[in-house]
Amino acid sequence: MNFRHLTYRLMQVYVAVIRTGSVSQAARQLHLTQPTVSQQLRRLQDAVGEPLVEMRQGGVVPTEAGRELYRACQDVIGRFDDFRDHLSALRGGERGRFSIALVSTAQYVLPRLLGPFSQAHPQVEVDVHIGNRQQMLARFERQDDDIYVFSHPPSLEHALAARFMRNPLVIVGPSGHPAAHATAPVSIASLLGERFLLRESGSATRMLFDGWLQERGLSLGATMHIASNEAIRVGVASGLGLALLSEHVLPKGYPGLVKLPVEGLPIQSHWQFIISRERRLPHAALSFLRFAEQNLEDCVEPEWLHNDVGGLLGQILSDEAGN
Amino acid sequence: MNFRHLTYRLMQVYVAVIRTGSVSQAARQLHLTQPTVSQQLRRLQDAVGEPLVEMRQGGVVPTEAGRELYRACQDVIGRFDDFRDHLSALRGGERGRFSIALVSTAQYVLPRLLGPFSQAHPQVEVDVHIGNRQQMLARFERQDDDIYVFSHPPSLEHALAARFMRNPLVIVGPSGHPAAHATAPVSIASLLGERFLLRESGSATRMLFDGWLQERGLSLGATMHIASNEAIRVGVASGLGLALLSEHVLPKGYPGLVKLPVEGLPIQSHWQFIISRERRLPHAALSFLRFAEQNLEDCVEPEWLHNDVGGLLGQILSDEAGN
DNA sequence: AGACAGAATAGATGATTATCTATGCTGCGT
DNA sequence: ACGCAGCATAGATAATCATCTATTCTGTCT
Repeated sequence: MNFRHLTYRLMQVYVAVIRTGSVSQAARQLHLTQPTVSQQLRRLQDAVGEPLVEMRQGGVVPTEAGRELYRACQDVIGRFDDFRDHLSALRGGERGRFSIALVSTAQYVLPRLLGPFSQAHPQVEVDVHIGNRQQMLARFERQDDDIYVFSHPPSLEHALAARFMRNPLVIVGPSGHPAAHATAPVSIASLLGERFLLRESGSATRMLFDGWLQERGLSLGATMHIASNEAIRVGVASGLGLALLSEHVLPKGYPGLVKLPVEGLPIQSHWQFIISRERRLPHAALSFLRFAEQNLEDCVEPEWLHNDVGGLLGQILSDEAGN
Repeated sequence: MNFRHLTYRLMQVYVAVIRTGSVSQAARQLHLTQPTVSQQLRRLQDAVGEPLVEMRQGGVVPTEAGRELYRACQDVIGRFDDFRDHLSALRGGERGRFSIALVSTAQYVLPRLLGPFSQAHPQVEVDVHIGNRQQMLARFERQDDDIYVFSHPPSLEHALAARFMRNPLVIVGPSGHPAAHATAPVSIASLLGERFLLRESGSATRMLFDGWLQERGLSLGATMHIASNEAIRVGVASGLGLALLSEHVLPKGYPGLVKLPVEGLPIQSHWQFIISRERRLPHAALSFLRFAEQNLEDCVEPEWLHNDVGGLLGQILSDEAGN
């Protein structure tokens, strides 16, 4: 009773034989010759160690064991058909799972895409990982996730990127701040005397700000490090100092906070999807990117719209083709 | 997505890989080398047309498609295990089906064995075919059934036989018949003046009777052919004539019928099981024969007991061994 | 008895599988 | 930087499989 070499094919053949009740007919049906089928049947019989059919009335009828095997084969073939279905669903990106990792600032913007996507693809499970830039970089190194969202991406050596949304950085102050009501934009230099509340030095916002100031030959004066955007907002509102923040993180009309009109601002950065070239994207992840490309217009305000995802998809597909 | 060559073995290997989460460990578990398993895995991957695993943290973790395949493999392997179980039940003769054909006279005696057997093996289906000798011979020629019960067997050229019960043939007459109360057995010659009611000329009883008379240089006088034993009983009771009948078909105390004490009677014939040498017996049929051998004592009255079934079983087994 | 259809057997062959050994590559821990 | 554990690749080989064609056997129909 050695099933080792029992193949799907063999089962197909056997099922055909029992169905048609004839070796020759099965052969015709399967576009094989009669001896071929005879031999397969015999091989199966040997494997099972039991006669499966008897010749009767111009054909072949199963023994009890044969009937039992027939049932088993049907079940197994059915199971594989199921699997095939699942597989094609997976391939189509309708089912399955993928993971996406966000640097924490992005958690305010990504749900706009993920929400509708989940709605449209209820069978896809998404694992979202949120953390600070450090943590995300570590995950990226290890390639723990399928898609990463950064605004200031790490090396793109082995990765592809696509901007999908503008992320303007502005300086905010308490609502009573004098510059808030200036008739013309004020210069940044005029603000550097004040204290700035900043995220930790690894953060992208911080790096961009430093770079931007350096370009102008300036640097920060008094600073204060605060670990979360939330805390910074509160701090600014209560007069602790100024801060450079993504416009997204200050919903319009946030009480006690105001955007200061500063020359040269906003700094234009972008949210982008980053994916590894090495890693083969799950179909579900691809499906998400396709969805993003198509539906971005409906999910974000027009002033923040910036859709490069199409290019990314093109690159992925050509990568796949020539792998 | 070509599953043709997907074997049971391949699934076993795959399952081991996913279970252990490691190619090498799976290899050890299966007593294979690591490259072997690697290659099988790759083959499977090619067949499915989709990556199934990714390397991670010193091992291998399934992709979504891999997980799906894993489930499928488990189900399939489980289904085969079931089949194996069924098969061994079949082999043990606990389950399954066989058919047995009786010449109609035997229908009075066989239930004594079949009843208890079915009791003991409720999972075995038995098809019982009953008919006259002609019909049974035709079935025997075509080998329609697994076991035949004859009292006067046809050629044993390609068959094996075992007596399992005595079948004494006696002459019966109406209860008022003079010979019934004779002090000593009467001679058959003295009865031949009377009319005899007989079964059709092909019947075994008839053949035996003719032979028996011939041995003694005698032959029948007036006869009357009647198609059923039942009708013969009625006829004899109502004084139409005498008859040679199996003792079994006249239950003790059958009203109006009496066994006549005749010299040289009863003719000793036997019920026997006949099976073909060509045909492989279903396990269930074997199981029935074994049952018969063991339980005959409990199923028939001691005076009719005659158990040669053991010898038959021996022959079958040695036939099987050297086929 | 002969024709015919269906099944088995035999023999051939190219493809594929199932294994191995030896070797190369890679990431992780010290 | 080294070594180890784990995976992949390459090359070899015997077994097996999947097919075919040609032929034989067997039972059924005419």
